[in-house]
Amino acid sequence: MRRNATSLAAPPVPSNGATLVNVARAASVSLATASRVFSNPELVRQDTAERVLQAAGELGFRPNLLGAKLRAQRSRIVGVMLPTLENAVFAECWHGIEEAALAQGYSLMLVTSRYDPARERERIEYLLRHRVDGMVLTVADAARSAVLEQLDAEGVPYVLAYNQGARRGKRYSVSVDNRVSARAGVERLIAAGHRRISVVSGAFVASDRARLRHMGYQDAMRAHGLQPLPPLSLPAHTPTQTPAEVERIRRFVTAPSAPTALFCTNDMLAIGVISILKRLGLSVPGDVSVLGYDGIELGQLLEPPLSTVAQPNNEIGARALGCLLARLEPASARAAPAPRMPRATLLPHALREGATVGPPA
Amino acid sequence: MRRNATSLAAPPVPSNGATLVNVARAASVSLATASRVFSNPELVRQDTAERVLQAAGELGFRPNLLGAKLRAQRSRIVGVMLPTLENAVFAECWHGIEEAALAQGYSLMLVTSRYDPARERERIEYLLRHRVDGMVLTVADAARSAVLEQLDAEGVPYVLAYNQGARRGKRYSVSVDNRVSARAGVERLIAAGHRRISVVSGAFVASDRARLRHMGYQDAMRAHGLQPLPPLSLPAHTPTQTPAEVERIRRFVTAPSAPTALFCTNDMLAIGVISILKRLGLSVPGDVSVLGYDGIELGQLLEPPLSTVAQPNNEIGARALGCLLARLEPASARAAPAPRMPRATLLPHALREGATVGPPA
DNA sequence: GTGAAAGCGCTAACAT
DNA sequence: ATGTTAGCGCTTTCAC
Repeated sequence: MRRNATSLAAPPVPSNGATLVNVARAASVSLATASRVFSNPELVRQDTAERVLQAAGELGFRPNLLGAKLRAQRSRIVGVMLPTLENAVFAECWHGIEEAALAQGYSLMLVTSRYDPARERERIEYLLRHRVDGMVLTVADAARSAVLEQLDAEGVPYVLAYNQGARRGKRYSVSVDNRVSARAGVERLIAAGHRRISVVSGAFVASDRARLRHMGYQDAMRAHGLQPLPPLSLPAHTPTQTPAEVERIRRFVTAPSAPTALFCTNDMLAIGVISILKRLGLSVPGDVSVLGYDGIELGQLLEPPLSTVAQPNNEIGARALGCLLARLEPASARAAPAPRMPRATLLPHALREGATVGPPA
Repeated sequence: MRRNATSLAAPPVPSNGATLVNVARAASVSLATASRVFSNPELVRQDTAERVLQAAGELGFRPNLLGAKLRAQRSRIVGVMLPTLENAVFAECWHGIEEAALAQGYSLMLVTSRYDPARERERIEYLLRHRVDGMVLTVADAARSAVLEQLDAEGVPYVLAYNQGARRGKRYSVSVDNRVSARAGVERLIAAGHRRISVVSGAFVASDRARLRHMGYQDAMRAHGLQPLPPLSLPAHTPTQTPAEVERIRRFVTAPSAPTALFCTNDMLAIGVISILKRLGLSVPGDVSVLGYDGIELGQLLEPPLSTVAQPNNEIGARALGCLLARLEPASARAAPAPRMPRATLLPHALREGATVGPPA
């Protein structure tokens, strides 16, 4: 309900009456024709269209998408659920999603889950009530996610972002190969001369990606005849710099045969760990090397720039949306029924050199 | 249009038919009564409500908000336009907005403008077509913003976040006092012994906040009998670490009577500048002190932790939403017509000590 | 406390 | 190429 302007002389005031019916009336055409001018312009003659457009302009007509979406029985809204935007990985991903949706004429509805299952349920329900046609989402652990099972049961189309499709290959997903890319990262560490390398992970049990990256680490170690070391598992995704946590890290890196390199399962973690190491009087990469994972832009702003396994975050978002739309609109110009569109899209990762990795002390 | 589950035994499958009419039918009440159970439960007798609720449960009813919003003539959707989420300030602000909206039963629609006027126009139009009841937004420069003028002319309720309400006090806004808080920050620098202090700003002309913060800097300098120095104005909001830019900064901080302290108009800028200084072989705060502005969480993760003028970002978002809702729902339990609700809400800032500020070299 | 009826603004058959 | 006619699913007077 728009209030009228306080009688300013702005001609096209889209106050109440500017509906399609009135536009049609003003242009002396039927409601249907007026509608077509906006949705299927090719079905209406040039000059008729112009009359309608002009009437629309004079009345300050602005289509009411609520009406359109309700009637059309498909909202062209995509729901997006991300853990948080305060980790730049997901902010970058949103960027890609928004761009792609804009280009395709889809609307978006964003919610954040904070990795909280109860909140996930609530936020998914919210999206569903808004009648989203499908969703793009990242969950903590796809294999044991209640919401994904619910969506599967209800037949809601969705595409996972970052979570690598598992579930007997029955789920659509867009990600990098977490295991292989992590292995590549750790091999970079090994190539630099490190033998004692440890994983640092936040909220280990909760994240399927963290686990896959850990497996990649083990692959690398074993392939090079090295002994995988027990990981340091921090409670949060971002280090809380409490004295207790700092102390844990101190012990971890100063023990008799402490690791000379740390592979952090995400960049925020790596950044926090590097700071703590510095506070402990250790130099990075002088005393300890640190490798991150994610490739957030911020990493390159730091000094030394963060060495990391970079994911194409924008593209993950854009591709996830694209993949979803392809599912929602099967009839897009191809005659072939697209027999087996690959369900898990794996995008290439990149090793970003940075300067937090050096030879062992 | 939800597809049916592939015949899994999930009882409440919200397939097509689960509409309010059918719920009403199943509970042997009228459509009106069924509706009231969900929107005005106090108008319906206890046992009737229970019958309806049970029927709803059995049918797997999920209200279609599109229908509700269309009919109600108020969408209870708030549009949010932020410059980008890749700067954590705005991600944190979104956090506050989402929390507040969830608590109040409002829906949200997010768009990012990337500080691009053309995109701003387009994204605002998108929000308007979705019939948002109002908006929370941050623009580059409120005083010369085309979209704000448009919104004013159309009478769309909105509340600015971060932008300090100007326009003869006619606009609602939630922010800190940019000028006063900047002055306080610079006075902290002066108290540390600095005399030659410069402002570093990104995209100066484009940001009203950057200008206000610069004025606060001038206030502080003059109040202490110091000569304001010409600012270093970088092209982007985030430093692009091109050789040319690095060189500019090098000259700036190594000139004959170069500043001993730098006041950056936002934290991302400060972080980037600190990195560049380090690369130039300068120590922070040993050789140069750096003070940021924004108070993003990330700043405290760094080593040394960023000294900064902190804004309550979550709260700015939450309060902006609250302020908007107060405008949208004037009849909230108070008899008084709220004669002059303050239009510009100023929240307190805080000086975060950090460790990037020290005595001059 | 409950019901009947009238749309919100739009799209999509189906006619012509 | 254009018009006619039904609704999409819901809220909301207005009666009873």
